[in-house]
Amino acid sequence: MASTLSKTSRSSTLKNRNTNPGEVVTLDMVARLAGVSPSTVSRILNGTAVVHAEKTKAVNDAIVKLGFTPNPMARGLAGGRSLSIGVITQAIDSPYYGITMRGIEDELNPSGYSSLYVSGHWNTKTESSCVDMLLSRRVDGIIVLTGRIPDTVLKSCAKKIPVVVTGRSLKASRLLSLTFDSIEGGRLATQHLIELGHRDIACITGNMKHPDAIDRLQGYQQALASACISNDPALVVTGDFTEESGLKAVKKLLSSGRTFTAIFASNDQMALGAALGLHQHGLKVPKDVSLVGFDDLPAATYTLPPLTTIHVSAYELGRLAGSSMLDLIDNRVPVGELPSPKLIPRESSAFLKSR
Amino acid sequence: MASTLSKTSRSSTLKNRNTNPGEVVTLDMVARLAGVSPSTVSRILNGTAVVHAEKTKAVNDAIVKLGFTPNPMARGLAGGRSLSIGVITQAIDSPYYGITMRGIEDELNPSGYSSLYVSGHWNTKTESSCVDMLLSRRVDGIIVLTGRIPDTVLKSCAKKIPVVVTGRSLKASRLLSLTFDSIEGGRLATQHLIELGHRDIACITGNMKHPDAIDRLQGYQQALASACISNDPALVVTGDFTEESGLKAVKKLLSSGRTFTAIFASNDQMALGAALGLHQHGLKVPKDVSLVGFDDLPAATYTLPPLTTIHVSAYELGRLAGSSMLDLIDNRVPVGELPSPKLIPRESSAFLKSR
DNA sequence: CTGAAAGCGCTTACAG
DNA sequence: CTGAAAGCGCTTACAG
Repeated sequence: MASTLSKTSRSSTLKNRNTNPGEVVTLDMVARLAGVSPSTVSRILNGTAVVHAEKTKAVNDAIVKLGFTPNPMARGLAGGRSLSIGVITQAIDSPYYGITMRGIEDELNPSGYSSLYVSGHWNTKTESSCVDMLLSRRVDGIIVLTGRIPDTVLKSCAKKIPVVVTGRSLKASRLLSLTFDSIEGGRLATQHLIELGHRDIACITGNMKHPDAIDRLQGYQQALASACISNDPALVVTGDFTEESGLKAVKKLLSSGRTFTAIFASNDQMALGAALGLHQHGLKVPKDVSLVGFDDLPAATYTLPPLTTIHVSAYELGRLAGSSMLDLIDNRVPVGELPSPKLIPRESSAFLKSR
Repeated sequence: MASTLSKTSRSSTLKNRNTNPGEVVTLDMVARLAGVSPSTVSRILNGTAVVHAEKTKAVNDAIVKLGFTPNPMARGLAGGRSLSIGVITQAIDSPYYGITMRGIEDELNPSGYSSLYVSGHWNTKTESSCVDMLLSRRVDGIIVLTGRIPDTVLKSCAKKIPVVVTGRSLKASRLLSLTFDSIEGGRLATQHLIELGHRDIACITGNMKHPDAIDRLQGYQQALASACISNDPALVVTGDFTEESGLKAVKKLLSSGRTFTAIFASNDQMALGAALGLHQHGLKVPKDVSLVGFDDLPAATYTLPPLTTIHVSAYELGRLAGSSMLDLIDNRVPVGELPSPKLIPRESSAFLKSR
C-alpha cells in the first residue's frame, strides 16, 4: 500500500514491521532474503555448526530486518528445543512459591526460555498428569516445586528430560534436588525462643506427609533436647501449612489446658493464623505469647506485630532452580548452593516475663 | 501386537507404559488401530464434521486403548486450536492476581485449555512483547490482567484472536473488558468511615496512571461530597499499590501536621503498609486511627486487627475472564457479570471517639 | 561448510 | 461422509 497520510498523529502500530505481506515472519523468508538455505539459518540460530562469517552476517541482517522470531511450537515439534520449561507448582496463587516462580522467570527469561506453569494442587494424580501434559508440550525440562508426585515418576521423567525438584533429596542423573536445611531452620527458631527464656514452647507442624514439615519438627525437638527441655507431645499440634490450620491449632492448644508461653509455627501462614487465634482469645503477641514463623513471606514484615521468622529465600530457590535447569540442559554440572536458613528477629518474640 | 522394528533407528531404550509399545501415541496410530484415516480421527476429535457412529466408536475405543492425547504443539502449528490461552499478568507473584489466575485455571482447565502466564512487570514494552510472544506460541486467546499495554495494541491484537482485559473499559469486536465498579468501592469504603463519625479521612491512592486508582479516589471524593465534607488535598497522598508505598504515605501524612482519624487505602497491600507505619508511630488501629483497605486479600482476614476492606472478588474475576474467553473462542456472546464491590467490616475501623 | 529432503503430529481445503 | 495430499515452521540426519 502507498503511504497513507494519517492526520497528525503518527501512531505507529506495532505491526509496522519492515514491509512484508504475511503477518508472520518465517525462517524460510529469512533464508530467502539472506540467499541461503533454511538449514543454514537454523544452524546459525542454534549454533549447531560453524558457518561462513559472510553468510552468518547476511542471515543476521535478514533476521533483524524482518524482525524474525523463531516459532517455539515448530521448534518443539521438529525436535529442537522448545525453549520452554514446565514448572509444576501446587497452586498458582501460593504466596511462597509465587516468589519462587518469579525467581525462575528472572533466571530463565533472559536466556529466551519461558515457563509453563501447571498446578498440581497437592494431588498425586494431578501432578503426574501435569508431567504428561508438559511432556506433550515438548518442554525442555521440568521444575517441580515440592508436591506429592512419587519419586519414581520423577526419576523416570528425568530419563527423558532434565528435572529439578525442590523440597526433596533424591539423586539421579539429570535430576537435581534443591532443598533448604529445614532441620536447621526449625532448630534456629526454637533455640531463639529458648534463649528468650521460654521453656513451654508449642509447635504447630505442617502436613506431616511433607519432608519439610518433618524436618522442621525435628529441628524443634533437637533444640529442646539440647536445652534439656523434655518434649511434651501435648505441645505439638498438627497443621497443614494454611492460615486456617494455624488458627485451629491455636484454639486446640488453648483449650487443651496445657500452658505455653511461645509458639513455633512451621510456616508464616500458620503463624498468621495462630496470631489471629491468640488475638481472638484476648492474648497479646509477644506480651502473652511469643510467636515465630518460618519462610519470611513479605507478609511477615507487614503483619502486626512484625513476625519473627526463619528466612529461607523463596526467590533464591527459584533463581537456583532456573539456573540449574539451564545447566542441566546444556550438560553442565549445576554447582550453586542454597543459602542456609537465617533467623530474622522482629517483634513477635520477646523475653519471657515472670508473671 | 508384534514389535515393530522401524528401519530408521529411533533409539528409545526406555519404555514404561504398560499398555502400548511406542513412547508417544500419535493420531496416526489411533487411525491405524481404528482402521480409518487420520483426517477422520482429527474430525472426530474436533467435532469438525459428522462421522458414522461406527467409526466414531472405533476411534474412541482406540483413543482410550492407546491412551492418546493430542499434541497441542502440532495442533497449534497445523492451524487448529492450540488449547492454550495466554495470560499476561504483571507479576507471577501478585497476591491479588494470583487468585485471579487460579480462577482462570479453574475455568479453563476442565475444558482442556491450559494457560501460559507471562509477566509484564507494569512495563509497556515488556507487555507488548508478551503479546508477540504469545502470538508466536499460537495461543487461542489472550487474557490481560490490567497492566499498561496501550489500548491500541489490545485492539489490533483482538483482530487476530479473542482478548479479555481487566481493569479497563474499551470495546471492540472479540475484545471484552471486565472491570469492577471501583468508584462504587471507593464510595462504600469512605461512606463507611463517615458513618462511623469520621470527618478527617485521609486517602492513600494507587498509582494514578491506573483507572482503578483514579476511580477509587473519585469514589472517596464523591462520598465526602455527599456528606458535605470538603475535600482537603492535604489528606490525599499518592501511593503505588505496594505495601511500602502505604508505609511511606502514612509517614508523610503523619509529618504533614494535618490531623486525621481515618484512612482509606486504595488497596489492602497499602493498608498493611499503613498499619505498620501507624504502629511504628505508636498509634493503634482502630483506637487512634480507623483503616479501610480495598481488595479483600486473604491477608486482610489474617492481619491484626483484621482489616475492614472492600471485597472485589479476584477469584470471580478470573472465573469470568476464563469463561468469557471460552465464549469468545466459540463465538458465543459472553454474558456474565462481575459482582459489585461489597464492604467487609472487620476490626480495623471503629466509631470515632471524642478525645 | 551447506543444500535437499524427510519428518515432527496434526488440520484443512480438495476431491470424491 | 471420508480419504489423499499439502502444509504449518522448524530441525536434523544425509550427502555432497
